[in-house]
Amino acid sequence: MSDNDQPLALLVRKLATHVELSKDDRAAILALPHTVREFDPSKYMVREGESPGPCAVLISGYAVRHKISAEGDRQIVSIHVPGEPLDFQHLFLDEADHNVQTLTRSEVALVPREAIRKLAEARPAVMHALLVSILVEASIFREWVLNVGQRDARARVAHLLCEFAIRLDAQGLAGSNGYELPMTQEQLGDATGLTAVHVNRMLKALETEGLVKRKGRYVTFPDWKGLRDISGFGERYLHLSKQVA
Amino acid sequence: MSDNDQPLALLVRKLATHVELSKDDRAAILALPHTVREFDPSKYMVREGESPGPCAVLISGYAVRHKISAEGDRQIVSIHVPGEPLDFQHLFLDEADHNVQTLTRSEVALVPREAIRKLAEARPAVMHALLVSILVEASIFREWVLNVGQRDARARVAHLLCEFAIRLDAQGLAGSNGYELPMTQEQLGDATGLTAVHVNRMLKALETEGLVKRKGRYVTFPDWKGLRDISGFGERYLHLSKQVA
DNA sequence: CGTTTAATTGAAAGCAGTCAAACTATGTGG
DNA sequence: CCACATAGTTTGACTGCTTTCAATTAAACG
Repeated sequence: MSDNDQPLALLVRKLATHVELSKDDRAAILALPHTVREFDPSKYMVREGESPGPCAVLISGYAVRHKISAEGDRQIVSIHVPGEPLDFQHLFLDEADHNVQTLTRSEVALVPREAIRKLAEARPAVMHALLVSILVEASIFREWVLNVGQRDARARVAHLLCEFAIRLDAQGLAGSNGYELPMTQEQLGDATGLTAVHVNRMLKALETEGLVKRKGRYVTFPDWKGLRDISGFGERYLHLSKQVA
Repeated sequence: MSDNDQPLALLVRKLATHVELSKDDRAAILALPHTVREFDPSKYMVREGESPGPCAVLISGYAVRHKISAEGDRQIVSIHVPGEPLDFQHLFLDEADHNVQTLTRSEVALVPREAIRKLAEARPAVMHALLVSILVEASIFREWVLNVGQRDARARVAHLLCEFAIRLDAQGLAGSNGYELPMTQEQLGDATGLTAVHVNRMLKALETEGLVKRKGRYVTFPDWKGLRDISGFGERYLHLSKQVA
C-alpha cells in the first residue's frame, strides 16, 4: 500500500506541490515523530464537538470530511487522498466542527501537534507550505459551494470526477487512464447533494454520452475534455502551481 | 459610519474574538500602515485570476465573495461584515480563485502585505489570530456546503439570516432586535442556490409563520429560537469562544 | 414625477426526490 | 461448493419542490 520506510513521503509531496521545499525541509518533515495506525472502512477519526488529539495524515486509503444536518442528512464536504492532512486545523482550533471518516481501509500517521508546531516555527518554508495547504483546502470548499449551489446534477457528478482525477494525479496516484472511485453511489450523493438514485442516473447518462466509462467502480475518461466542459471544471481553484508570493 | 481615528479597531475586535490579544498586540494592529479607500456598491475589489495587491480589511459596509460558473450563474460563497479581512489568503496565494465585491457603499483599509507579514512574524499571538480567522472562515465554507447541499429552501434562507445575525452581533453591529439585510433577494438567491422568486416566497413563509418580521430590508426575529430550530442553525462552526489550543 | 430597480404574486413546467422492486456483487457459514 | 445474507446498483413509476415565465405592484432614485 504505502512506502513503509517513509510513511510521510506523500505528505512531503503534497506540501511541495504548493511551495518550494529544500532538501532539509523535506528531511525534517519525513523525520517528524509519528505512529502509523490502521483504520477499518467507515471508522471515525474525528467527531464534531470533540477536542483534538494528535494530527492525522492520511498515508493510504481514502477519507472524507462531513457534517450532519439537524434533519440527519449527511453532507460530505471534502474527499481526501493519501498525503493529505486530515485535521491540521486542530493545531489552532480546539473543537471539531465536522467529522472525519474513512471511506476505505486506511493507514494514518498520527503526529504530535507540538512536533508540527515546532517544525513550522523552525522552518519558514514548512510554515508557508502548511498555510498554503490550508488556504487551498478553503478554496476547494468554495468551489464545492458553487458545485452544489449552482450546477445541475449531471455537472455536479462530472465535476467531482474531474476534481478527484486531478487531485489523485497531483499525488502521483492516478492510473494511466482513470482510477478506482472509493465511494458508493450513496456517498457520491452525500458529496453532491443528490440522492443515490439520481447519482446512478447521472453516471449512466455520462456513460451513454461517452464521457465516462465504468467497470465496477473503476472509471476512465474516453472524452476528458468533454467531461471538463460539461462540468465547468477549471483547475485554478486547486492552485497546483507553486506559490511564490 | 466608522471610527475615523481607528479604522482598524473592528479588525482588532474580529481577531480578538478568537484569540486572546495583549494590549501591545492590539496597538500593533491598530498601528498597521494603511490607506482607507471608499468603494461604491457592486464594485469589484478582487477578481478571479488576478494577482493580489495590498490586503483589504472591510471597515464599513458589506461585501461578498463569489464565483461564477461556466454557465454564468453566480454563487456567493460568503458575506462579510466590517472588521473582516477580505483577502488575507493572498498573503500566501498568488492568484485569486474567486471575486470579492461590495454589496453596499463601503470603506476598506488597504494594508501592505509586507506589513502584515512582519507583524505576524513579530507577534505570535497575532499570527495565531490570523490563522484562526482563516480556519474559521474555512469552517463557515463547510457549513455553507451543508446549507446549499442538504437543507430545503426555507431552512437555507433561515440559516443565512441566523448566521448573519450572530456574526453582526459578534462585531457589535447588530441592532437591539434585528438588522438591515444588505442584500437584494436576487443576491440572497445567489448565496443560497435559489432563485430570487423562491427566496421571496420563503421569506414570506417565514414571516407568515411568525419567525421573521420585515420592514423593507430590516428584519427582526419575533421567535429566534423557532428560527434557529427550523434552520438547524448551531453556532459551533463559528468558533466564537476563544481558542486556547 | 418619471424611470429604473426590486419585490411580489400566479400559473405552468421540469429536475430531482421518493417509493418500490429487481438485479448484481460480495462475503459468510454450513 | 452451495445456500444464504448483506450491501450496492439499476430501473420504473410517480410525486413534489423549485424553477421558469410573465405580469403586477412597490420602492428607490435622479
